[in-house]
Amino acid sequence: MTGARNTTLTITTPADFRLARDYCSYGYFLLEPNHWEPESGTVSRVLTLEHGPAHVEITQPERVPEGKSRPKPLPKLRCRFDKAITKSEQADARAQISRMLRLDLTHDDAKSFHRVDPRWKRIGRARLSRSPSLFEDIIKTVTSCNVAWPSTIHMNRRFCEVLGGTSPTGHHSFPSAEKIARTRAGTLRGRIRVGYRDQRMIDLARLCTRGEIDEAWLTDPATSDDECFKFLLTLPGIGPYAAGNIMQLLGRYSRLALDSESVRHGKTVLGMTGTDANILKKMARHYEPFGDHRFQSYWFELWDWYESKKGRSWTWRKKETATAFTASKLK
DNA sequence: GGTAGACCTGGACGC
DNA sequence: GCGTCCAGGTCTACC
Repeated sequence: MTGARNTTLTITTPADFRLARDYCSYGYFLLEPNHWEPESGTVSRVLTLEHGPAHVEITQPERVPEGKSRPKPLPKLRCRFDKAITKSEQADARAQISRMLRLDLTHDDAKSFHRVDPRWKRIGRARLSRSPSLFEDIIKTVTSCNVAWPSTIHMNRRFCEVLGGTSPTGHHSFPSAEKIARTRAGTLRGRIRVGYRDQRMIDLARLCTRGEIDEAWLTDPATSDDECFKFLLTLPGIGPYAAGNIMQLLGRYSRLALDSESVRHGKTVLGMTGTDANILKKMARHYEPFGDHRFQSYWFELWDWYESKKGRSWTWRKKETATAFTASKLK
C-alpha cells in the first residue's frame, strides 16, 4: 500500500502511551474491521471519511535512548493511508484515531488511576481501546449481548462484508449509522445473522442519524454518571450490562458491566460462592473502593487472568481467539 | 419491584 | 450428518 500520493499522518501521543499495550486492552480490538499484527506491532482498519473509506496502518516508532540497549517507543504514531485524503478528512481521521486509542486520557489521568489501584502501575495499564465512533461501540456492544464470543466475531465480520464500504486496497469498513438505518430488518437477520437484534439495531441507527444519541452530552462532565446511565437504558436493546459497557466506552469508569463473565471471575479468581445473583451483588461491593475507576480495576483484573492463560494480549491472534476464548475453554 | 418465559444463533453433544 | 440441548442479555407480561 505504498504510493507517492498516499497520505501519511503523524499523531503525538501522551508520554506513557504504548500502542501494543493500550490498543490490545479491550476485546473489540479482535473484532472486524479492526486488525492487530503482533509481529510488526501494526494496528490497521478502515476509517469512514467524507470522500469514502480509507484503510490506515498505524505504527509507533521506536528509538534506542543514548546509553541504553533496548528501544523505547516514541510518543508519536505514524498513520499511513491507502489513498490521498483531504485536509478536512485528515482532521477527522486524527479525531477518530484519537478516540479509538484514548489519546485524550493523559499521563496524569493514568497516574490518578494508579493511585487508586497501584496493581497496574508497573505495566502501565490505564487506557481501554474503543471504536472510532460511538455508534460502532453501541452496535458492537449489542453484538456482544446474549451470545458467545464466536458469534460476536461472526456478526461484526458480516457487518463489514455485507454492509461496509470498500477502501482502494479492498478492505471493508464498519457500516455507518446511515447505512444501517436504511437496511431492512430481513437483511440484518438473514445475511448478518443478528437474530432478534435486527429491528433494535435499525432503531439505534435511526436515533443516531437523527442526533438523538448525543455524544457531546454523554461525555460532558456536567452530565452525571446517573443521567448518562438512565439515558442509555432507554435505548432499544440496551439493558444494564450494555449500558454499563457503553459507559466505559464513553470514558466513564464508575460503573461495572456485569455479565456471565463477571460471575465466572467472581467464582474462579475471587473465590466467591453462592448463587449467580449473590455473586453479582458481592462483585458490586468488591469494586466499590475503586470509586470512579471501578471498571478499569475490574477489567484489568479480568484481562490479566486471560493473559495468564493465553499470554500477553498483544501476542493474540484473531483467528485463535475465535475458538480459544469460549467460556468452556476458559474455565 | 421482582420474576418467568420468549427471543435467536451457534457450539457441544449424543446417536 | 442430523437432532436436541444449552448459554447468553434484554424485553414484555404478569403477579
